[in-house]
Amino acid sequence: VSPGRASGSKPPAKGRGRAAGLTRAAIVDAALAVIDSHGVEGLTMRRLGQSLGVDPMAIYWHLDGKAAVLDAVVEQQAARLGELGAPLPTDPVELMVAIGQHFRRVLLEHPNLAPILASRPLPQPDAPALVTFGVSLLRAAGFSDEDIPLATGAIATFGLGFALQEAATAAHHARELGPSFQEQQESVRAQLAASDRDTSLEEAAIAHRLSDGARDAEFESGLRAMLHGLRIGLGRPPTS
Amino acid sequence: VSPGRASGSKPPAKGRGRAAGLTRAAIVDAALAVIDSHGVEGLTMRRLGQSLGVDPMAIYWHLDGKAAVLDAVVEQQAARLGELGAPLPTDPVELMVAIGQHFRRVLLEHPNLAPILASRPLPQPDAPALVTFGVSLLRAAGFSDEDIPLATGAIATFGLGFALQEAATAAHHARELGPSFQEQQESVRAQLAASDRDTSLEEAAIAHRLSDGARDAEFESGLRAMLHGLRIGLGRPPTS
DNA sequence: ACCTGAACACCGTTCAAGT
DNA sequence: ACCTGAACACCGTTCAAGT
Repeated sequence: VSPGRASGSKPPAKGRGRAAGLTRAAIVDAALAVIDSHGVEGLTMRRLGQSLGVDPMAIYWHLDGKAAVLDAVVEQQAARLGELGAPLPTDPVELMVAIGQHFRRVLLEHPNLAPILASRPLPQPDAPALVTFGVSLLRAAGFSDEDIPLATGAIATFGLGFALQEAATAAHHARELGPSFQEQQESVRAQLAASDRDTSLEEAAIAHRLSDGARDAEFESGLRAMLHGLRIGLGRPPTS
Repeated sequence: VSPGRASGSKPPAKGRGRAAGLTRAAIVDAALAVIDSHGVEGLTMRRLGQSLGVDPMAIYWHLDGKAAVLDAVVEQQAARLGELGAPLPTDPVELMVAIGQHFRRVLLEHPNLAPILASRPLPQPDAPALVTFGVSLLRAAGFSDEDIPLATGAIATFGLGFALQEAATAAHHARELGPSFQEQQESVRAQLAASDRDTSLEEAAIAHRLSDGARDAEFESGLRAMLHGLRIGLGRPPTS
C-alpha cells in the first residue's frame, strides 16, 4: 500500500526521550479534540495537520486517510464502553441500570462522536460474551425465557437511543443555530402562563427539563421502569 | 438580500400549464431523494442541480443556499410528525404508544434525515399545545402529578431515541462498510453455538433480532412497559 | 424574473521530492 | 523512515452576464 505502511507493524519506536515527532496516538487525540470543537464534519485533514503543527500530508504516513483517522478515534472510544467503574450493584436490574448509565456517560462525553459510536456494531470478538452476559442478567432478574429475546433488543436500543437523542440535541444547540435551549423553553413556558387555564403542571414539566440532573433522573427512572415493566409483563398489549 | 429574493413572497406562479421551470417544491423533493440515496453529506448543490437538470446556481434564486435547502426539507418532514392516522385508541397509554409508533414511522421513512429531524426543537407555535396534550394524556392515564414532569421528558427522549438509534444503524449498514447486519449476527450465533454450554437462549435472542417486525415489537412493548412502569412507580430506586 | 458560467477559497488524496 | 508541497478533482458560494 503506497510507500508508507499506514496500517500494521510498529509505529516509530523512538529510542530517545526527545520530541518524538508525529505518532498515531497523537493524531487520534488531536482528531478527537477537533471533533469535539468542530463536529465530525469539521474534522479536516488540513485542520488536523494545523492542530498538530505539521503538514496535513504527514498524517497519511501514519494512518490511511481521513476514514482511517475516524475509525481509530471511534475504536478508542468504543474500548471505553467496556470499562465499568468499580462499585457495581448486585441486584440484576440495578446492575443493568448502572451499565446503561455508564454507556450514556461515555457517549455524552463526546456528543459529536456519539452518533457514529452508537451506530457501529460491537467489535466482533466481544459480541458473544456480551450477549451471554445480557441474557444471564435478565434471567437473574426474573425474566421468563420467552420474554428474554425481545427484552435484550428493547433494552439495548432504548438505552443507546436515549443517549443518542441527548447527544444530537446537545450537538444541535452547540452549533448555536437559533435561540438557546433555555430561551426556547422559557418562551414556551411564558406562552403557557399567559393562558386562562391552569397550566401549573405544564410549567412544572418545563421547569423540570431545565433543572440540573433532569436528564440523569429521566434516564435512570425510565430505564428502570421499562426493565421492571417488561419483567412483569406490562409490555404485552391489552386484551380488550 | 442579493439580486433574487430566495425567502418570502411568491415563487413563480406560472400562468400556463406548460413546463413550469424550477420550483421550490421540486428542489425540496429532489433534495430529499438525494439525501435518501447519498446521505446528508452526499447532498451537494452540484448533484442536486444535476438531478433537477439545471445549473447548480439556479437553485440559489429559489433558496438561500445549501443550509436553506436542508432546512426546507426538514421543515417538510417535521410537518408530517403531526399528521396522525385516523383510528386512534381511546386508552391513554395505548394512544401514547400509537403516537410513538407514528413518530418512529416518519423518522424511519428517511433514515438519513432522522438525526437532523430528531434534534431540531419543535416548531415554536406548536410547542405549548403539545406539552398540554402530553400532560393531559399522562393525567388521564393515571399518573400522579408529581411523576408527570419527569415522565414527559423520559417518554419523549426514549421514544425519539429508539427510532434515532434504529435509523443510525440502518444508515451505517446502508453504506455497506464491512459485513452486513445479517452476516454479523449469524457469525455471533455460530460462535455461541460452538460453545460447550447451553446457549439456546442467546441464539433465540439473535434469531429474534433477525426476524421481521422484531424492532416493531421491541418498540411497542418497551414503550408500553415503560409507561405502565412509570405510572405505578417502578422507576423509583429500590429502598435497600 | 429566472438561469448560466467563470471564478475563488475550500476539501481529500496522489505522487514526486526532500531529509 | 518520515515529512513536505505541488497538483487534481471535488465542494459551496459570489458575481457578472445572459435571456
